[in-house]
Amino acid sequence: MLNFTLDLDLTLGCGQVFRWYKEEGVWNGVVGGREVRLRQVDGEVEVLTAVAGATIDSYFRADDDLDEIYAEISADPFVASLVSKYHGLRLIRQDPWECAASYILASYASVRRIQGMVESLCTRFGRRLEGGRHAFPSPEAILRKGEEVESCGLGYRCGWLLELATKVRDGELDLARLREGDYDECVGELKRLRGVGDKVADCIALFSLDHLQAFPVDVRIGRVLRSRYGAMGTYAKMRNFAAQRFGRYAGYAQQFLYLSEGECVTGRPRVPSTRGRCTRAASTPPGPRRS
DNA sequence: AACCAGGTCTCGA
DNA sequence: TCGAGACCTGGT
Repeated sequence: MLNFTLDLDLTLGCGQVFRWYKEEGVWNGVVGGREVRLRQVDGEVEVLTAVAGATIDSYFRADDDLDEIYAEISADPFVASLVSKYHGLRLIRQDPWECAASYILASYASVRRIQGMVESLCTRFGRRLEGGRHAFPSPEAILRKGEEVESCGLGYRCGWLLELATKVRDGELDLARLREGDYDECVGELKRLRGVGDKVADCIALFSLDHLQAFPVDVRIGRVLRSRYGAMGTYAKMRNFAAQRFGRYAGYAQQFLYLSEGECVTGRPRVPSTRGRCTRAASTPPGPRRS
């Protein structure tokens, strides 16, 4: 049983993580290279698999002072209403490499499709765990059979993922180091990667590198900002609006706003069948078609 | 059968 | 600096 406030459905089903699914009331995921099963009964979360408490605590950011954070973002009336409606929603601290790789695949794809792409990579390149699931593959594991990545249905994101994996493997990019510096430096560094723009950089910063002020603006968030606050324009404008409005924990506010605009996804990821696809995409980045 | 998806890229004003 | 358009592909 956990000794901190946590609502599993809200936290695991709100689109910040892609490998969790709920089956017969039990959430199943992979954390720290182990399959983990969790169940919530009468508000209490039970850990059904053997896993170090410290691992769970770190993953669910047990060290976050939820009362303080909720109080601070509740300075905004609308967010305050969401905080009382979605009590127990937490940000998750993901592994930086897994987070970066997952979100580089997330551009212009639905949550279900992202789940499929990620699960596809895991079953092909990830170490098989006891229990049947697979670990998220290391950069080395992916690059070892780099050509096979092209048949994972990633489309034009394929080349982006391989470039990221190469830089991480070669030590050219040290993701964990970006925890130490400030938010602007972190985002600036991430955006040098192909396939990582404003939004994906903010996701990586928020979901894996402890920059709680990061405020990813996707289409859903863009909708709320416009309809509720009349904020619109460029990405920078909306991000600055959020920073001023929601403060240093803007990232938490973002998660509540995201939830308010859509439903949770709890279904099991469906791995696309292994048809070979993605032929020229790896070498042809998106852009205007030259005829 | 279209249409859209937790965006990014490149180009032109 | 900003707005357009194009874009792999699988869900719905």
